[in-house]
Amino acid sequence: MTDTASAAAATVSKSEQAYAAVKSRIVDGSYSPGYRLVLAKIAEDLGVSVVPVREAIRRLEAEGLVKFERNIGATVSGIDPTEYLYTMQTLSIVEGAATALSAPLIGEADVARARAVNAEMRECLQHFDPVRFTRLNQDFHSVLFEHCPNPHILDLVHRGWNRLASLRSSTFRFVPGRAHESVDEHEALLQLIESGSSPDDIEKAARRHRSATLDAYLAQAAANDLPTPQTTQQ
Amino acid sequence: MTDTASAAAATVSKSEQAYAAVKSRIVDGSYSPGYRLVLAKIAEDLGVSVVPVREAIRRLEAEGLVKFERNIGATVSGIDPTEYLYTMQTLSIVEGAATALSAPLIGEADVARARAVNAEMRECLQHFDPVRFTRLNQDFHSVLFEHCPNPHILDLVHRGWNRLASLRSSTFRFVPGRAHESVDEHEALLQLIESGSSPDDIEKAARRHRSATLDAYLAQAAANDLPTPQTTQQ
DNA sequence: GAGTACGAAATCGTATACGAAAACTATGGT
DNA sequence: ACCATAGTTTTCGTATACGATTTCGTACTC
Repeated sequence: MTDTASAAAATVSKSEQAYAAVKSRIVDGSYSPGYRLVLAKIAEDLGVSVVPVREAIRRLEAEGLVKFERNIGATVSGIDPTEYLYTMQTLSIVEGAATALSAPLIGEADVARARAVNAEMRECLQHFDPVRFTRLNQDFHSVLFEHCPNPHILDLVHRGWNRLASLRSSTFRFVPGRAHESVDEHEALLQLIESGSSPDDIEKAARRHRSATLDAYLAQAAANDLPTPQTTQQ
Repeated sequence: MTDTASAAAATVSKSEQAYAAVKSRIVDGSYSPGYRLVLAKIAEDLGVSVVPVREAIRRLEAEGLVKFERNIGATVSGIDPTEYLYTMQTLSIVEGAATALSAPLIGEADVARARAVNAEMRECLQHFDPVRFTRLNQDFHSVLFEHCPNPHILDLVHRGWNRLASLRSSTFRFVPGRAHESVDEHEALLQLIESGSSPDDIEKAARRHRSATLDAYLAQAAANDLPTPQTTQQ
């Protein structure tokens, strides 16, 4: 997120470097779910000792990106259907709130930018480009919640997105129809914001936008006989 | 939270012990906001080395209980008005959601227990016992959200409460009228749950319950000329 | 007398080292 | 051929050690 990479490395602790390095590898998919994170190995790769690496990994654990078991080690955490449900449900709530809180601060330029992004997303649907679609999707939503005045909520939203990042484009692949609906809902959201709708309505719409993705996934999972967790009403 | 103290200490890592020890001291007030957490000193007190202590402190930092500055050290984080707003707003959202998700799972016994607690809270108002009042308040709300089927949301709620724990009973003291309103709202919440109201209504009520506390505090703060952060609509 | 510069003490950040636990492998028995 | 067991290897958990950075106190200068 905030990473000026090599520059100003002197003022950045090694623990911080390790954190950024491992995190980006997880989020960008270089380390995929289940990948075994061996402290000594990572330490050597990064040219630091194990202590800062360990610290970095524990931080990532706190964010849910890594699973750390005592005396066993760390692995990049995958998302099983239950976890997916928990994460999406939580994200639906905090993202809805973040969007509602942001709405009054979203200007015309922001809306225009979001529209442009959404138009590109439509193109991706034609050319079937899931990777790009997913990145644009994140861009779109960033516009919606980046002005959120409450940093705690914003942080929770970012964590949720990071958590989902390892599933990159899977929704698009698993639930083809959903992507089309999604861009339509984006447009509807923008209109709600433009028209100065109540925060409450915006929150509901933003929530439903995500819940719908979850529901589509669950339906698909049920059809494919994947284990679905106990249903919880939203 | 889950701490069987001395028993089974062998299976618990020192880092874990340190985490639990420092956390409880912060939450119970032994270490008050601003207290300087010197790694070496804590390590000696606990009879471990600095490495696990450092790890514990960083975990607490991730939860917002501790502020850690590079090359300077760790202090128990206080809550200034802005932070208080952020925390309460976030809590209002996640707690509202947690309560709504729990509601269908709350049984008669739970409601009865909550009523008993609330009755005790009324007594505390008469005898002016803020400490006890605050503890009972937590008990009351625990009944409401402890059945939340989404552990991620539940965890966020717990973090919020911990974060507020250092302000123990301050609301009661600062905004006297609020405590009376609070117990009334508790009763109203229970009735909503008993009557099987929609999750949406329960969520709204739970949210407003907390927002009202925040608003009361902000009004008080404004009257006393405390610095109030930019107002954000909820 | 106040402000600045220098030095000592305290504290942090990280490397290294070693004991402990788990995972793996090979060997022997049924 | 398969399972159990003992030994080996890997990897973690934590103690200790030391260089780096900050803070505090003191002395010196204007």
